[in-house]
Amino acid sequence: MQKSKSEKYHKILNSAGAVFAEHGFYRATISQIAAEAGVADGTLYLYFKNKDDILYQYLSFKTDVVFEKMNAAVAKGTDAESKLRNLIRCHLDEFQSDKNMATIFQSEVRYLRDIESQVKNISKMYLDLLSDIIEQGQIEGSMRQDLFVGLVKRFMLGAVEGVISTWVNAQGRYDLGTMADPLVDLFMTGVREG
Amino acid sequence: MQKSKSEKYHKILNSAGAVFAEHGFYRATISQIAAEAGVADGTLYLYFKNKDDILYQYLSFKTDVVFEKMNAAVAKGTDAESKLRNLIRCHLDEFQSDKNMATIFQSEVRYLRDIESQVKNISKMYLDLLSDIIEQGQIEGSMRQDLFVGLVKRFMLGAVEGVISTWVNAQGRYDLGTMADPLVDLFMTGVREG
DNA sequence: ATTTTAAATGAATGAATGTTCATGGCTTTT
DNA sequence: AAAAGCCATGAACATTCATTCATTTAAAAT
Repeated sequence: MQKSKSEKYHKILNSAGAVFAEHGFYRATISQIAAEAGVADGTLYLYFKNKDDILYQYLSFKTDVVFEKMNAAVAKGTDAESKLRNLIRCHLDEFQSDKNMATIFQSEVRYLRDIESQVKNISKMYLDLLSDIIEQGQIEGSMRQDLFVGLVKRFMLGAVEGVISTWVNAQGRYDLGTMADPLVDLFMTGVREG
Repeated sequence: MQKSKSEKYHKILNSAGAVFAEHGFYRATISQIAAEAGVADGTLYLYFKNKDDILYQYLSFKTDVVFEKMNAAVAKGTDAESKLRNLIRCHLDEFQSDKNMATIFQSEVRYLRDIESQVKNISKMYLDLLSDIIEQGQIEGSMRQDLFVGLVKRFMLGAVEGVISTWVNAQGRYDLGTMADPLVDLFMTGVREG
């Protein structure tokens, strides 16, 4: 198993993403991934320890990339509401632009749980971003003081994930990005009239 | 495979629920389920067609029970807000009282998708309940007219699932039911001050 | 008591597939 | 051009498990 992140390493990772997204981790076979990448079965073991390790590396890589972008998006905002808006737009855009990743994050919940202690957990980081934003909003006075932050942040992440999940199930046929503003609007104002 | 829903049939179903929840569908073995139920491996095949069928029947059964209760809960409400409150309280209470079910519904997303065309889909039914409630709210004038119902219902289900998911991950150590009112409050009023 | 029927068993089977490794080719070095 | 080093190959191996079925046990019918 070599260390350098060669072109073939990334080719295999992407192929694995495609196969995992289509069949799910357990149904996906090494042979399918190898075929998709255009290499022999044994070649995978030059780059990865085993099948688990392929998923693990895939998630690590994607998590790093996405989380860096989310941080940057939040940093671009000033007040809490604009930060929230940037974060959610980034989230939706990133998942829209990588449907395999979106599918895997959504579908392999069970497996993600099993390895979340090893992998930097994207949910955890995301929830922390939300905590900061909500607390800032409370300090600014733009958000209510009586919010239970632990519930609000979970509620927001769940809502966004639910919207993404529907989009994945609909084969990604409509535009996710346009949901960002209506979503933030719901978070801020709720559904009540007046 | 016999048809009548004998006591042993339900014993096996419950055991399967426990094993699936603990290990996930793919890692769970027939032998584990059989041992948990106190029968021989072969006995499972007198009651179920195969391993897939066990999960399928488990979900069918649970879905029927839960959905009936949710319908009843909604029917007890009068205005849209009280219906919403009853639905979400019922949802949280039911999942809290059956943690295996909650875990399976949450963890086996991938598999559920594969069989959702066969099984009455609980998400679909739930979303329809929400649609009705939101539309009633708009007619009553208690909810805004400019809501995109397709988004709002998805947003609400996602938020509730997110809260349940956190609870499952926390090994069910706190009380889920108390989250119902704060959640509905967030849906109705949002986080904005004033 | 004997036969018939049904239910349950669990060891044996076979298919699926993750992983290994002896072999072969290609490139670089001497 | 011979040798050495590196990658890649894919058939063979080993393991895991869902599923089967010949046999046993228990119950019911005669």
